[in-house]
Amino acid sequence: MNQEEIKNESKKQTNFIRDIIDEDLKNGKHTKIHTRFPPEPNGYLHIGHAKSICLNFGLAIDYNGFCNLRFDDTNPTKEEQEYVDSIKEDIKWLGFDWQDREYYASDYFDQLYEYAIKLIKKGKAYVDSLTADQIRETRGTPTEAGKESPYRNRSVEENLELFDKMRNGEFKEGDYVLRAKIDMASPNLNMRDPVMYRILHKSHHRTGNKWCIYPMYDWAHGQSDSIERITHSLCTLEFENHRPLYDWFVQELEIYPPRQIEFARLNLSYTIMSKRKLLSLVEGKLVDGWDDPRMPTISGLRRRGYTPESIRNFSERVGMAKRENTIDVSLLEFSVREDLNLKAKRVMAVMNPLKVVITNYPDDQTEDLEAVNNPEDLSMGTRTLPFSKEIYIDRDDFREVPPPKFHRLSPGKEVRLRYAYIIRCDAIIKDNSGEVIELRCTYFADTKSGSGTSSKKAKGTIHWVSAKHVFQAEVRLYDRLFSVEDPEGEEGKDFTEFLNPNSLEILNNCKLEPSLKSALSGEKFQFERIGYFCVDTKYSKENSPVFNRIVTLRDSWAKIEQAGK
RNA sequence: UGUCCCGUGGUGUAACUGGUUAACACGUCUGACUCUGGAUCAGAAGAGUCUAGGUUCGAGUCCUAGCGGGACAGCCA
Repeated sequence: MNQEEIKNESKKQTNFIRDIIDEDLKNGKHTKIHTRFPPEPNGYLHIGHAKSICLNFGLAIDYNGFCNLRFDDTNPTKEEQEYVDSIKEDIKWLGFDWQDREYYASDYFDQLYEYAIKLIKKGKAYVDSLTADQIRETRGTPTEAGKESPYRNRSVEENLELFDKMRNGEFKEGDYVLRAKIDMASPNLNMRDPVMYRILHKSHHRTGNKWCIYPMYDWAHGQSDSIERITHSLCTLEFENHRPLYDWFVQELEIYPPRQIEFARLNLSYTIMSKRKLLSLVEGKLVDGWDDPRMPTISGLRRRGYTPESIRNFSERVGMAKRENTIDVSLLEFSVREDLNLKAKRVMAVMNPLKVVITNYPDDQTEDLEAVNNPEDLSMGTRTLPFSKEIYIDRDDFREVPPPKFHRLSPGKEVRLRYAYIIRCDAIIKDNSGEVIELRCTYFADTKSGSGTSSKKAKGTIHWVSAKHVFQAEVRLYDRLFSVEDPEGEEGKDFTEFLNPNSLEILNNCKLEPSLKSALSGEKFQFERIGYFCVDTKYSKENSPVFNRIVTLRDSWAKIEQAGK
């Protein structure tokens, strides 16, 4: 997928950010736009980041501008190379290309240091000797002004000297910080002399031991955007209150002013989006790593079987605005189904097998039946399906006592076997405990699919697999990770209390059609009448694929049955 | 009782920038079709735009006040 294809793929919906860009282009403020995606490499990207990635890269593509990838790596205590690698992989997989514009906030540490000196010389920054606790205590509260630090009015010379010593490693962590000198009485807490640099005797994943003072995000971010000549700095709502600070820095430094525009982050029902909480699921082994197919991470969705196209379409559909929102997961699910419906090869697979013996079918006969690979796209061709006297059907497709409107198999009733014949259930065989273990049926030879030799109709069609040609495999049925819509919403309760105990069901006795033997890692299928599945990239072995359920098919019978209860 | 932001069907986003009976998508519900109870097609229900005033010939769009929700008191980002 190249960037041009992405540009053409969807009817981009208008939104307030596009309105601003259109205006800036129209009135000549800019002739080209430049955005950036600025992740912190302290965790894996999730679907919420996907929204931001699609926004920033999508805008650049649409307006023939540029989008940088910039890692905000200002805190060496949390950041790791593993995360930068995963982030790059995920963005690429989503279909976006930052070309040679891979930047790091740490690339600007020298420049930032010079900027800091400039502010000190202007009397707009000072070295403070207060402890972290003292700084907190003197910051004030939202309703009362803070107090000025007793060290606030050190001379420029003294500040320069102390700052130099900070940089040279002459002090312990916490002894000194560099603060902007703004206004301790500002109604905006961010303007109450924010910390610009702190001492951290930590090695950085890129700069090694070169620095022992590290810039705070608020001090680094705006200037990084400025250095990169970002025209539109798009970020989430929580940075709205920080904008006056970023503008202040840029103005005092007299450097290029990017325009920051805030938008509402994505929230998804039945999902958590907090990186910290996702990390705790991983570290607590509550899930199978960052790429567990139930995780809302991009790597999890990828392993689950989601396609980049479906995620891009989803990101477009959720819209862009400033109000808080919670998108229904069903929209995400709709997006994959929509994509896979057109692309996924249909196959037959039995999840919970029930043996059926067709009593009037010749013992040793095997027929090769032709099956369409995708009725939505005939160019995907056909394949051969072996049929014989003994087959498996899904237990769900048989009821000894059929409820009303049940169109499947039950004693004395008939159903069509997909691509094969209509059969009638004559007898049931049970084991000692009374469980049905086998069905005896007769088939109607003149009802073969496509033959047109019979006018016999069956109300339902079910899938099946020939017993002696079966290919046995493990199938993992994934469901939503949480059983409540808003796992973080409940006051005083930990989100892990709402983990869905049935979010993973492993089926070891699934009977699949033989063509699946050659399924490739990551390949996606529609198991007819059941759902979309993909070959797990982690647990599959040569000739022994493990299938993940991506999403079920829409199931109107389930609704009827549900309504009847 | 500070500053900033937000308030349109169940959910999300629109509304030519002040101009018909507020549109689209998901979801829901009908019906048609069907060898996937899938897909598809046709249709329906569901908001009078948080409230109250005001400006205007005309307000979801502008103004004022109120109400409701959110963000901010890390040497995190």
